[in-house]
Amino acid sequence: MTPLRADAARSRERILEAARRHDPRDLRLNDVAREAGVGVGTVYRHFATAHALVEALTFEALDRLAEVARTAAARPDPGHAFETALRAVLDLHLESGGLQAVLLANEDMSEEVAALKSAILTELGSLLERAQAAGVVRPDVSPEQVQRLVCGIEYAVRLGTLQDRDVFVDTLLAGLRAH
Amino acid sequence: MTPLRADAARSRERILEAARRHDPRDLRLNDVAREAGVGVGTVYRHFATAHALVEALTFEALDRLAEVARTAAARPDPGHAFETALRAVLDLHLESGGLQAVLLANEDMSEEVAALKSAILTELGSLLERAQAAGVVRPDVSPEQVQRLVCGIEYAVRLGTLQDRDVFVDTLLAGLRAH
DNA sequence: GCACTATACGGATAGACCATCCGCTTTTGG
DNA sequence: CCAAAAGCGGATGGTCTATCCGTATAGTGC
Repeated sequence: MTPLRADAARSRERILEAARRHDPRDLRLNDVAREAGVGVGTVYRHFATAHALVEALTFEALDRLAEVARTAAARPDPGHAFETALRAVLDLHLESGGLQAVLLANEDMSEEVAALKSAILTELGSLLERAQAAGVVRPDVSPEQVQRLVCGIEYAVRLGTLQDRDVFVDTLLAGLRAH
Repeated sequence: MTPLRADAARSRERILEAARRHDPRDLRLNDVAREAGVGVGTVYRHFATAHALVEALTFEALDRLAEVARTAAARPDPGHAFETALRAVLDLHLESGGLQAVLLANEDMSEEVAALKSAILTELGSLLERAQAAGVVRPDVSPEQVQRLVCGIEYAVRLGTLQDRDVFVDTLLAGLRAH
């Protein structure tokens, strides 16, 4: 990929900056264009779909998610590692509204994001497996199911206030505990 | 309210029938009109907003929900009553895609629906309170929080397959259990 | 600095969808 | 059978999305 032309790089930054001021789950690319001070065409050239723009916005959070997974994998106690990771994952979901869409999408994603996603899922999967082998997490859930449950809890928190976060994540963790 | 004219009653039924073939969370009133064989204007006269139409579609489920709440309230064992009710509530949510929107809405609802909703919430609330008093459900959740958790689990199930339903509801119930 | 080409820009506009309004039709009741 | 009330339908204006292409600008070799 050839490096961006100077004006293109400027536009891209302006677009991202404007997009950050919006809810990633309800992006109006026309609005973003106006607020960024560029034409609509420019937005669509840089990001072919709204999803592509969300992906770019979410990249940092996705990166932190990978970091969380790696850090947790290094912890000795499987149960503690799983719990810490799950809490951190939910927090990231709540901070970055676009994370869920990006993680759940199955197409239209860049190579880069696809690689990150698969690395994250593998890491979190083995984290879960370890906790299950240690007998601290119920054995009848798959990594994908845990992922969907986290998305469900994120959804539930968003239905009310952020105050609910602690009770909800405690409830999920208690529900996932073996026995 | 004066009784409907014959053609109006016929149109209403055709509209409801056509609407039932659609996902309540994504209703195109124009499509409904075409499939019902009536003009768009007719749809909008019968149901001022998409939400009003969903409310009408959901009425039966809402009624069954009230029934569930009443039946559960009659059970002697508080823990069992709560668990049975919660399972039934989730099943109703999964069957009727519009239930969540209707239950969570705070405006634009008919007198009739508002009354049903408040009755349901009261009943389910006292069900929860009983279970908490008996020490079988964690005391730090409110009825509204439980409602949001159920919506979150419904959401999580919809993200995957209906197969997940049992594991997910078990997880939620385990999480809500005291200790 | 200049000319030339590849890139990028902007916004007019086509297409899809929503919801209203009003002239015409049907039903109802006398 | 007739008049008035009630209902019907779809043309229409408004909003939003996404594309296309004529114009403008950055980069490049001289």
